[in-house]
Amino acid sequence: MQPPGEPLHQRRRPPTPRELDGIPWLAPLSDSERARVLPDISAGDALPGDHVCRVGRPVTYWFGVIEGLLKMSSETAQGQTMTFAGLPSGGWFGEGTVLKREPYRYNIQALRRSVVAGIPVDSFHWLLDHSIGFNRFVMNQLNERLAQFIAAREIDRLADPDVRVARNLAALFNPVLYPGVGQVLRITQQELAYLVGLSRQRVNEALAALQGAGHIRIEYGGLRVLDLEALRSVTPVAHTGRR
DNA sequence: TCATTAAATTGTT
DNA sequence: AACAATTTAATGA
Repeated sequence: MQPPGEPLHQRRRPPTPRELDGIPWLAPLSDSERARVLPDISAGDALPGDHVCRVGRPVTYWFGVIEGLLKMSSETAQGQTMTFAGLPSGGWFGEGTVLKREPYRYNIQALRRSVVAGIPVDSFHWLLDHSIGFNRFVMNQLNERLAQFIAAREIDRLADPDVRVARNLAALFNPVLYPGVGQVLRITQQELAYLVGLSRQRVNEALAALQGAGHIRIEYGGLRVLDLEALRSVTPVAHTGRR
């Protein structure tokens, strides 16, 4: 359950230069294109539990994470929340909905205090119409996300918790979708547990196993990836001490 | 800058 | 779910 009735932090402000550096699609733009959209970019703070988008709301912005961690989720008819993906620093999302100018199809809410940036739908479309670099970025993004969601289907069918944690982590460290993450991901074991859909205890066990295998290093309040490729290819092991 | 205290996070049962 | 141990952040001399 989320803390109820959190007011939406809709107060938006111009982004700081430091925050602009964290926006990956500004680099491939030409100088004139960048100058055109720069004034349209806004930023805002989201507190834990705050909604960045809600299902059914009209599309206003194309959003991205500057700093922090968001989760993408949806609710079943029975009111059960199911989480699809975590969105760490550098992640931009909702292209599909913005492209079609449809209402949001997912809820996006902050797992912890985060800085969220956005550009208005019209600016997004202007970039699509005028910038080849931007089109490349979006196409690349869509392609990576498709791969990610197909991989997510596999993950959900894997029962083994260690494997699920490993694959989910690998997805969060995706350098194409989340260039802001780098080698160290700031995420608590509790947050990861929400994301993967396991208890914190089980996630703690799984992380210990992954660290033992030399794939990650557990740090206070975060994780360091030592071998991303190995994380992706972790396979179920019967850790019942049988051989 | 250091010492103290509170808060957050982790490790274990 | 509860608890102890550890790490970080905040505070004030």
